[in-house]
Amino acid sequence: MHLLVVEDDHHVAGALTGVLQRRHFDVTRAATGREALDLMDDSVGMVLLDLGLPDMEGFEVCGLIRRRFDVPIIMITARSELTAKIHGLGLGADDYLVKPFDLRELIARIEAVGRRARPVTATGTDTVITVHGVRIDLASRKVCVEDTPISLTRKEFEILAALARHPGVAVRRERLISEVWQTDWAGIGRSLEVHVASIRHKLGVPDVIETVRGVGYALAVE
Amino acid sequence: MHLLVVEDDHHVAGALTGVLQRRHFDVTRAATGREALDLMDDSVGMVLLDLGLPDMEGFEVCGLIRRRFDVPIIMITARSELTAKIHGLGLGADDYLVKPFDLRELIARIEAVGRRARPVTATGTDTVITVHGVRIDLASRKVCVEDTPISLTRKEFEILAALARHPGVAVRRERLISEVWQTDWAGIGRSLEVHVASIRHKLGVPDVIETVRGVGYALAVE
DNA sequence: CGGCCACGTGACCAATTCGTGACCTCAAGG
DNA sequence: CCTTGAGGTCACGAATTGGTCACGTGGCCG
Repeated sequence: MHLLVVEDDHHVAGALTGVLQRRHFDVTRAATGREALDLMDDSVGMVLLDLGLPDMEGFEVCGLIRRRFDVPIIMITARSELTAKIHGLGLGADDYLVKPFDLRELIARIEAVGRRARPVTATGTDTVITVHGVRIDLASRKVCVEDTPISLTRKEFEILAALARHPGVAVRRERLISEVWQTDWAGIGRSLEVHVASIRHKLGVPDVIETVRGVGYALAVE
Repeated sequence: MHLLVVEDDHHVAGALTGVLQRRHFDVTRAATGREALDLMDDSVGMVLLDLGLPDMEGFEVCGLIRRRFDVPIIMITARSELTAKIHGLGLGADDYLVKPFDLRELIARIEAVGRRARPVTATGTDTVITVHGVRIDLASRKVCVEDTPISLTRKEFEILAALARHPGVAVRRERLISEVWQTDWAGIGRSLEVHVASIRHKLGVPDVIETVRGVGYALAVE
């Protein structure tokens, strides 16, 4: 499991990193919200997010990460303000801790959150997804069908990648739109369908992307 | 909002009652698990449950209440054992507090739980429920009967999912309607029954959805 | 400049999916 | 038994929703 620890206090960050590494977690540290966003990628399996960040409001970071990645987030805060906590949960944090906290509790929560998150841990560290003879490499942005490379446009790849991050899971329209177009405005005409059609056509293999009526699309699993 | 406070310590119970009543909550007190179950009825909108009860184990009470009523439960415990907390959430508690707690925090959580009562998995962390050979995957929105996939429409799936989140619990009509149709307007003609009929027919297996006369529907448990 | 490519848009179509109201069934209570 | 009301069933028209097409725009490059 790859953890991203976002914490500006070096002492705290160091302590956390130590404890977590001893627990065999793979830890990456970020000191600012900006840095956190830069370091985020599909390999990160969970985020520990300190709300007291210097450059960006913690909630903002949470929102930005959530908008782009489907990753569990545990908020850590020195503030005991209740409104903050609630806001946190409302924004999509999966759990939160108030400093000072018991490290054992942290571990327990990480494991609890991890357990109740998607069982896609198999693909959590893996950036290559293969389905129905279609190989999707999220890192190098390459797609192959039966070892013959397929060239996809940017939007096409983004859509496919968004689906590939959760194989078999129906990704709702709005979510796809927000991930690919970086906007919450859903009024994107028939653009999504057109691109999906294009992907299907290029891949040749039908049913790799299956449409879930009334919801969105899903990457087929065998 | 009608609250049921289950707490054996009279001092604590008194304090809670006072604070909550000042907040315009309607409060009923119960000192034992037995009493709590006797006092439960449909008017209760939320339960505050102390785990350190004299006659019954708190978790047991939680389970019994959950089996019969679809109501949010906030657990209160003097034990700081983490396993207990996790167990609590897994059992269907919507939140929990550790004594001693800040009363303002209690209020905040009550309001938070009430507000979010609808959307997500209240029954725990599993996204796959299996009953009578019917497998319901909430994440991928797939339903199978004996491993043969069944295609449900959106409304059908939403209804089944709403039931599946509380297996064995009778979910009342209004609640189903509010969850599936996102409205509190109950005047939905015979639409609900029609969809339920459709689900039953598609699943083939009878009695997976059992109707609870005068209340609503429930997912059968074996 | 002119062609190519990626993308957005809106019209149009076919297929589902929903909602509705009439009518039927059945269990509980008098 | 009979009444009653909640729940079940059915069929059909209306509303959604996704797929496809054709076209327009703007960037990029020879």
